[in-house]
Amino acid sequence: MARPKDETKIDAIFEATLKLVQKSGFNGLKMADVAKAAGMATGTLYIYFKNKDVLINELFLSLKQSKTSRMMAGYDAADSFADTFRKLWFNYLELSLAEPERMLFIEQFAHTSFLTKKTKQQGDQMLEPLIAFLEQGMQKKIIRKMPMDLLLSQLMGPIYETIKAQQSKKLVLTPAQKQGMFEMAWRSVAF
Amino acid sequence: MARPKDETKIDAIFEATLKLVQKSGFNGLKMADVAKAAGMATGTLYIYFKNKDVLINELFLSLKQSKTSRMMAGYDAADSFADTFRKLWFNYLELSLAEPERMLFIEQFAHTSFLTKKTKQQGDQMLEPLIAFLEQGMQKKIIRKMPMDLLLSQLMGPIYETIKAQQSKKLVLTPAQKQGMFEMAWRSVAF
Amino acid sequence: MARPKDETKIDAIFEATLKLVQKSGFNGLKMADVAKAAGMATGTLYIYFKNKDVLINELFLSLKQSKTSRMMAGYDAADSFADTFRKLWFNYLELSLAEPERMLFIEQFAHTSFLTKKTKQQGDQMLEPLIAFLEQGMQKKIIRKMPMDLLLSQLMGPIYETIKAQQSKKLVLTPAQKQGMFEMAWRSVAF
Amino acid sequence: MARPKDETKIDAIFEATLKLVQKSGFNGLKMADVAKAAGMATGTLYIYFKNKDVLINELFLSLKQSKTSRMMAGYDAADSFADTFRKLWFNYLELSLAEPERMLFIEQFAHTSFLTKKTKQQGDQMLEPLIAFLEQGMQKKIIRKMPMDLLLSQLMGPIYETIKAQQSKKLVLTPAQKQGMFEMAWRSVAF
DNA sequence: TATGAATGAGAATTCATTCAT
DNA sequence: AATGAATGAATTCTCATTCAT
Repeated sequence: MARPKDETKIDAIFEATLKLVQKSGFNGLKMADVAKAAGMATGTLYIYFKNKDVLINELFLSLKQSKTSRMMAGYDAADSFADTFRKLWFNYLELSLAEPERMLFIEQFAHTSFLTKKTKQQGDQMLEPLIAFLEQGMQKKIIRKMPMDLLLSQLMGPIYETIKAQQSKKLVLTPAQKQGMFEMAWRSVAF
Repeated sequence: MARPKDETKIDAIFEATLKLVQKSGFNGLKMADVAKAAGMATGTLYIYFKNKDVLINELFLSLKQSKTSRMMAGYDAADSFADTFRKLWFNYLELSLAEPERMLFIEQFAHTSFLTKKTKQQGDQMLEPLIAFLEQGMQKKIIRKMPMDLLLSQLMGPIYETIKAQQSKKLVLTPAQKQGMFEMAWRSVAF
Repeated sequence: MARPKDETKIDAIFEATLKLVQKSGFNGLKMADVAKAAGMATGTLYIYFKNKDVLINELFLSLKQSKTSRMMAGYDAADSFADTFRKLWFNYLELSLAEPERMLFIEQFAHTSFLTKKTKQQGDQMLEPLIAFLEQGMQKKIIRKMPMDLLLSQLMGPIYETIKAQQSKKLVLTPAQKQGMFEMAWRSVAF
Repeated sequence: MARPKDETKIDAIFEATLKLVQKSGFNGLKMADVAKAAGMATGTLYIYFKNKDVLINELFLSLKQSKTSRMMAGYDAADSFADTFRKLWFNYLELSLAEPERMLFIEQFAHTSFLTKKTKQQGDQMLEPLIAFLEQGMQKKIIRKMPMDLLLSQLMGPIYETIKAQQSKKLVLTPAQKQGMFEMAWRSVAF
């Protein structure tokens, strides 16, 4: 009978948090600012998130979830490994370029003490489909055998670094450059 | 007031800062804790560093300086490009593995609003010898032509990601794995 | 707006308040908790009580009323002073032992700034029959002459202290001990 | 070499706290007000007391300590039981009348959830000399045998109630009334 | 220089009360 | 009447920085 709990508020809070973290870094993130940017009273934040840490952790998870599922979008087990690899890699790149703040938020916090162990764990779990796919590639001798962590680092590291550089230097990648990046990624890991 | 001479204290402060940032993230870095860990009074910190931001900026530059010069150690213009590339790459990897906290401090802050523009600029300048070297490789058609930012991202990204993973998961790289990483790096950028 | 009729709800609120005050002290008394413990929404509280202070004041008066009238129960002007004194004193003791939370609530708030002057006054008025009775005893030279405040303090003080001790130490009084307490009370004030 | 920690600040804080609790009850006690009343910055409070609860607990203990030792002042094992009893009782009464805020602070908090178990325990310990004395009186058959809690309640209850009444009604006790109170106390417990 | 007590602006969080449903 | 989400003023506590010694 009362005002129903407004679920769009969560999105507004996430959006505001992201925007503010991007603008002034995590350190400068003030709950009061988040509330204002999200168009609500401070206290309202605390209806949806128990405290600042929880907000950060849930935002992280939400972003990681969305990012991961969008990367896996269009995954078709019937396609060849190489085709799928290319598709996933480009998904990830375009996602990163289109929403660098989201990507960098994840990157920035992934190894930080803000995140609880549980959050890190849950975040890792989301990568399982990707890991399974890559594992398969190694078994089929399409890509080289190596510990999964190294493989992921090899593939994601350059993308992260690129969007960081792009962020601070306002560069724009041409299609040819993207293609070049992909080829580097592929050459580095393929037999 | 000129910078006091006591380099011992400065080192102690840097060391303490690094240790604390590693332990509880930058967010939890308190000047009082730095002072205690460095074995001095809070006030003393402010004799050596005007404020917290200056401390962070100077530590960043000091680390970047040291890291860069150690990476370039043994650089000999007479060596072949490939040999030098291998030497520099391994220098960088070993450096990163030996002192991950230092490396991650740099990485973590490099794109952060804690750093002033000037600091970022000075940090970039230190990379010039490396950049000149890589430029040369591109001109000699030994490595592929691409914007320098992409090249650096391609080479450094995987190393950063690897040490992050190594930090949180306590992995140790075998010599064969290191060699594998190098080969991926080389294959990705060489003609 | 006249007081709504639903006495059930008022009782539930009183009961919940009492329970919570006992558990975590007045300081920790939150309206939201009262509402939950009373099985209703926060807003509903405010239909029955204008605000927290009013709730406290009305609860106080209600308790004092009930306590006083139950103490006076069975008062019969035809009985001897001594018999009546004994009856009233035991009524009060048994009441206090049976419902210490209620008694302590009154005690605890009686001299507190939560209560308005009006409430205190109304509370005092309820004691008038008792005061008249004691006054009579002094006039008849059955009990010693002294200011009424001193007399009341002498009679009630030990009972309050006893139930406080009993509360925190979980003691149980034997009939002999109760009798002993009565004798002390009587000896202290009787000629 | 720095400003030495100023121990008189603790007294200033205690004094300010007491004054404010008396004025507006514990509920209205704001740390900012305490600081202002004590003539220092808010932060300074937290140098001397970790938080509000600790402040309350330590003040309680300090008051109980001082009150108890002053009550026992002049205790001489060579004196007769009755003389000592009278001396202690009057010490307690005069103390209570002279510093009712201090006494009521103790009374008010003694059974409250603000106090930790440890504090309550420590507070109880301070009464041991008094308890030993009274025990002795019971053994010598000078005062009646009963559980110590009842005896203490009987003796202290009337005093507490009296100062509460005195506080709110601004009464002043005459010497004859004090003597009357003592006699009631004595008659109630003596054989 | 060195110290560490003192400062006080600022941040997170709470909670009595309101109000849209 | 009843609900409970929303509000935002108020409060506790923190911590970078200053300054008396």
